[in-house]
Amino acid sequence: MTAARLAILQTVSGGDHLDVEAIHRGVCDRVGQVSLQAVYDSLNALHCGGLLRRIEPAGSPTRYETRVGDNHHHLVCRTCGRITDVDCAVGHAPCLDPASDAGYLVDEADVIYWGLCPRCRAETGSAPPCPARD
Amino acid sequence: MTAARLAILQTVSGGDHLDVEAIHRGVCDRVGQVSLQAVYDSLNALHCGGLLRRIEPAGSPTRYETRVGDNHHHLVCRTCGRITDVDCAVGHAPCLDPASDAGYLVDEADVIYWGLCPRCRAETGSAPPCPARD
DNA sequence: TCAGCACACTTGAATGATTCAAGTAAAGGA
DNA sequence: TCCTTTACTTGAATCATTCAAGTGTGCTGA
Repeated sequence: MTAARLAILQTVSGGDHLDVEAIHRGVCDRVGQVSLQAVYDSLNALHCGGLLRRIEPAGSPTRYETRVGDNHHHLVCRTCGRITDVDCAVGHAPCLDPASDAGYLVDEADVIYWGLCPRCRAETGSAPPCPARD
Repeated sequence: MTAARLAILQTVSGGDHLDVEAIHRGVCDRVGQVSLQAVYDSLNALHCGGLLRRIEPAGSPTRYETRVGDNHHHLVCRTCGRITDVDCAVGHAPCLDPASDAGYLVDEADVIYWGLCPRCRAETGSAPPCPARD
């Protein structure tokens, strides 16, 4: 664990679902110039090591957060991309029980609620860009 | 609705969570040469019109399916990328009720179960590439 | 009949997050 | 001291997707 990686952890835990670019900026602020590739590399290592959780909502760059292991989910705004944590509706981790697992060995459930955040609701009058129905 | 778009619908409904490239091939088989951009364009239109559902698992290209409106979810294999449908664990559509919606206007819930499909389980001995824990 | 227009489609180029490749430097172990 | 591993650097490549600009076709209203 190097200074750069510590700075990544600090930046991520101090931010709110940051993307790689934002993390990179934060790390540079803390410890001086660090290459973007080092950030990618370290984020991967930290993620595989279970220290960071990776969030990849469709159509937007990867984001990271330090809240791991508590099986919470995410609200994503279709308009501004803002991400908000929500606790698991089922109640306890892990909610890894699909109705039928079809023989799969399930190790993670990714739940994303798509919608409009309060701010965008007020601004756009409750009309998401492309009304995806599901 | 043109021949090309009809061919897209037929290809997607006859396939299994196809990606854009596969759909493009299928459409060309049915109605002759069609540009990739036309396929992208039409897929977008069909998706916005509610005729196709879009699935975008992290780290793999967008896929489409014709099963819309029944709020089912997906099992995705970490190793081979195979996608399998699962019915909603909650039971009835829409399972759009996060524990707290934080003021969001939620219109869709995307649930992806990550794991190993039966085939990859047998081959790799139940070891996903990067053991993401959650 | 014809201008105007919307729309599906074409070709070609651009974007942008991410990954790959190859090399350097520092730390740790034998 | 040598060797190996690991973190990091610079630079280039990849690839799905989108943007831009132009072409042809069919419909509508005058």
